[in-house]
Amino acid sequence: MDAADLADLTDWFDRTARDLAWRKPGTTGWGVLVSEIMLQQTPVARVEPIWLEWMARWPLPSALAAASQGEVLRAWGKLGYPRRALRLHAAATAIATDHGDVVPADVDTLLGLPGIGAYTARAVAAFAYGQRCPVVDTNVRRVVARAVHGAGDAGPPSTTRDLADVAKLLPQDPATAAKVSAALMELGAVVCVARGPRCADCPVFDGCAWQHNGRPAYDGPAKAVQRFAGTDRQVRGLLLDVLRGSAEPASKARLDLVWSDAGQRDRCLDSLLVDGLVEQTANGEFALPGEH
DNA sequence: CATACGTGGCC
DNA sequence: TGGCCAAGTAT
Repeated sequence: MDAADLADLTDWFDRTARDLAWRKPGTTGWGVLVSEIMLQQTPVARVEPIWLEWMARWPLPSALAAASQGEVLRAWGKLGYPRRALRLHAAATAIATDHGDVVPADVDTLLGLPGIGAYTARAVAAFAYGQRCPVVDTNVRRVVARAVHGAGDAGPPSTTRDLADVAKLLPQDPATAAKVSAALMELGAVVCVARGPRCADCPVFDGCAWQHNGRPAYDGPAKAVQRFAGTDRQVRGLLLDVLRGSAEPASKARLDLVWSDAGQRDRCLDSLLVDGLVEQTANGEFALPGEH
């Protein structure tokens, strides 16, 4: 991939980029941050309606900060990984209190906020503030593995190495670099996908090292597959779903209905309490936090 | 560095 | 059906 390939890539992005809600002109840093947190491990189609609700309801960090944790968890709905919602609420509180209600533009400052890691900090810096910084998510890692390294897929992640790989690709001009970052992600999301890549539609087909190598299969270590059925994650999800769906606190007996294994059930309820996703009321019932 | 952490769609 | 995958982070 050379400079000409990247020019083809950004031309393609200008022509075909999906019309996602958070890409509309005028989206604030707050809007970008909320979208990035919601998109962590979560498909675009599920995020878009929730993001629109949140922007209408909480257009500023201070507005979200003023809501209770329970309200926020209810509005998060079934996006998954609800600790993200709690961390976003905490981040909003810090932004409102310490940063004048404006999402910081500095990567290191962003990294200090809860729920914001190596990917999200740079995504906000690039997409909200037009900075030149490498944005590395699973899509970009796959695109680089193929187009640059000629492999079938990315190996195990290494933040340092992955950031350096992408930094080498970015042009000097910040606005152009930010567009390249967005285009690399878009390419991985819609063309250079994990299964069944649509190489015939690829704007960097000619410069792709994977093509030049004869499209070898991925030969790295097997990726760890996250099991779900029967895990604590499933049980925690079932418990939380009861509380999200109830305006009133739920009794222990009510929660006991969601899972037959009492040991696992109690362990999960306890872990939810520890995580601050559930609170116990004065009379021993259970509820979302901050509502009773 | 490996693992826990939700949820749902697709083949 | 069940594995695989989806804009990761914290520990």
